[in-house]
Amino acid sequence: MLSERRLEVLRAIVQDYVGTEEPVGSKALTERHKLGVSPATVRNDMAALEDEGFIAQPHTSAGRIPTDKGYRLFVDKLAGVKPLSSPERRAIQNFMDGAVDLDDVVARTVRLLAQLTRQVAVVQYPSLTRSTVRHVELLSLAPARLMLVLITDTGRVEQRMVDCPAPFGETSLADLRARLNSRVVGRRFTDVPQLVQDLPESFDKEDRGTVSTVLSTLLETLVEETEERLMIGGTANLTRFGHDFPLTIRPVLEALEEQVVLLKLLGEATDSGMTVRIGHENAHEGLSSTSVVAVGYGSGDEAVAKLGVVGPTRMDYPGTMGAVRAVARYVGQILAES
Amino acid sequence: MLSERRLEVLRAIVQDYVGTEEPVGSKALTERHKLGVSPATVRNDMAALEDEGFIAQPHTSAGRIPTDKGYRLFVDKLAGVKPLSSPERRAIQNFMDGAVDLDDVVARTVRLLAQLTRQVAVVQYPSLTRSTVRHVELLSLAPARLMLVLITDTGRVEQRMVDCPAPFGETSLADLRARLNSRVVGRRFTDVPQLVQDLPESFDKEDRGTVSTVLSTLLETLVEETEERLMIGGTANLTRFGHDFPLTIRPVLEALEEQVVLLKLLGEATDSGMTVRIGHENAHEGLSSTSVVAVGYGSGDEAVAKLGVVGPTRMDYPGTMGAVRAVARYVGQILAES
DNA sequence: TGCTGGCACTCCCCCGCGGTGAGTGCCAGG
DNA sequence: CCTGGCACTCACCGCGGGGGAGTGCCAGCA
Repeated sequence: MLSERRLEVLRAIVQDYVGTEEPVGSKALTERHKLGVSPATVRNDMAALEDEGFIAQPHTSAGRIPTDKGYRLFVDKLAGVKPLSSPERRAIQNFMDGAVDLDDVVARTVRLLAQLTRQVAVVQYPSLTRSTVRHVELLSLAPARLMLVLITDTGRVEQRMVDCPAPFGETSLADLRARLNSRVVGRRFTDVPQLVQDLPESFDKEDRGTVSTVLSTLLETLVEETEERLMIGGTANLTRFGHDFPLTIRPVLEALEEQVVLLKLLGEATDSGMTVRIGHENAHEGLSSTSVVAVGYGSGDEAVAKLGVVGPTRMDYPGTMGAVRAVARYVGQILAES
Repeated sequence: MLSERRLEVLRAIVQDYVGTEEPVGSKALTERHKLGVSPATVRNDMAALEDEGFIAQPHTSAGRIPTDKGYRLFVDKLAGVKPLSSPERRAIQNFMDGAVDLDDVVARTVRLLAQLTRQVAVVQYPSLTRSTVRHVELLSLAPARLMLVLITDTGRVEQRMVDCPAPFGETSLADLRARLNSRVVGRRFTDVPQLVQDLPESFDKEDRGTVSTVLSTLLETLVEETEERLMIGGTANLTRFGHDFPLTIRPVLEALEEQVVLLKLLGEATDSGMTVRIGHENAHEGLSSTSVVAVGYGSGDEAVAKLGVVGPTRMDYPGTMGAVRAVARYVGQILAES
């Protein structure tokens, strides 16, 4: 068990190291923080903390730096979430107002997050899985070619081409459009399959093939697009990483280009609370010296997607968490309005 | 005027430097290339080339490296466009086939280009300005709220919310939809404004306000979206830049996040031929040590958008140009098919 | 006139050197 | 259990000397 003071020492080490980016020694600690004890005492505490694996020294007879485990303890027990200053809050509001498009909202969110945290920002587009259908549109492009357009309540639009097995008349098209919409508008995506299951039966024989094709395309769209799109930004902030550049930055850039990896990263935050993954806690190898702070956001009480930032394990956790949380709230608000 | 052999020397210098990334000296040159003259002669030639500003030495008594002007001459006069090997061609085909979506096509193109050139790839979405309207759809979301969906012949979809000044009935809506489409489908965006100019007049008084609002939203969409979207990839390749990292890579990453900058970069290639901007020829300061190879692509004979790569001035120009050109052709082909 | 070999010179790069200082572990005393 | 003192470790820095690649120039030769 760690005494109160030792936790205090750990907190001081984390704070100093995050600020200076240099291993912190016992003497410097007692000077910068009022711990009320001598360097020698701090040294003993440090030895204990090192035994427990919370801190480490890069080289013998150098200062200490926090380990992943140390950061974890810091985040869990020692650090709060630092609320944003009111100028910052105002900046968010100014920046997000004036967004028109869904694309625009996401783009602005990314820029904002990157700017506030000075790290790499990742924003997932509002999910289709949990959203509902606002409208399904069918357009005839050629006698046997349709376009299917799906509009979600989050403002997202997906389109697909449909090649019909047989020509499909305008009246049949209007019919299908109407029946389809009356069944699925306002419903959740997950409910759609059973809602349209019996639809082909109510059509003329020659049209059934086309109706089935359209439906299966629709269902495909729902499933496929569960692989969400996302947007990233602020990669230039990676240059603040450390001095041993190429080795650190390369795998991170690579990971950032793998949508799958990023989605997994955000996805691990299953609950609606904030998730912090530190260093090796990230499954992906290239991100073993980075931390991910993610949180869900949504238009209602329910999260429809995630957003977060990726930065060095040595980051200002309270500040970052505050910014991430604040931005998520604002985006949710904006989505609810539209 | 430069003699034939001096040009040959320049070519050799460029090729060696691109390969080794190290200043190249007279002796090494004569060993690696069969110039048929002695190092001393090459030295004289080098001195001449340096006087003319084609090459420079980083430090006194070091080898020479090409200047921007040297690369320019190399690209203009000395280098051809290296065609891809047939395995590479096959790889392109394999990679691009199976793209369904327009998004998918663009995404695959980016990955492909980045992989082939081992540089940063930039692909602009097919332009709206030169495309034609495939369909305009109007959906009623609420009594006084519409959604406008614009579908282009390149498969792009844009949607906008429209708040109506007055409720708008379903019959009026169908009417407007029909008339709008009969006028604009198949027409170029630039022609749309005059084609719909007199449309409000033919509607009942109470509907005119709404019709006007819808039309102005449509026109806005056409104009606004002339600011094209684009996609980038392969940023991890930036790590191969040089050893003096942070200074070089940071401004590049920053520039890459500025859509405006990138669009300008690609946009400078006004003609349909390939454009190569070398080093300081790029207006943007942060890109003064990078070169941009860009080319237009399109579904028909006309270019509808641009794509290209951004890499160090020290790049394999013939190979890069070959890859860029080949990819552009394939993408054009694929767009034409859909 | 233009090419060549030779020669002296210039610097960058690498490596090994010792001094400095921050930091540590340990110990004895309060 | 905390503290001051002490010896030790080791990364960092600046210095200096070889080694080597490359250059410029010059005199000789076709």
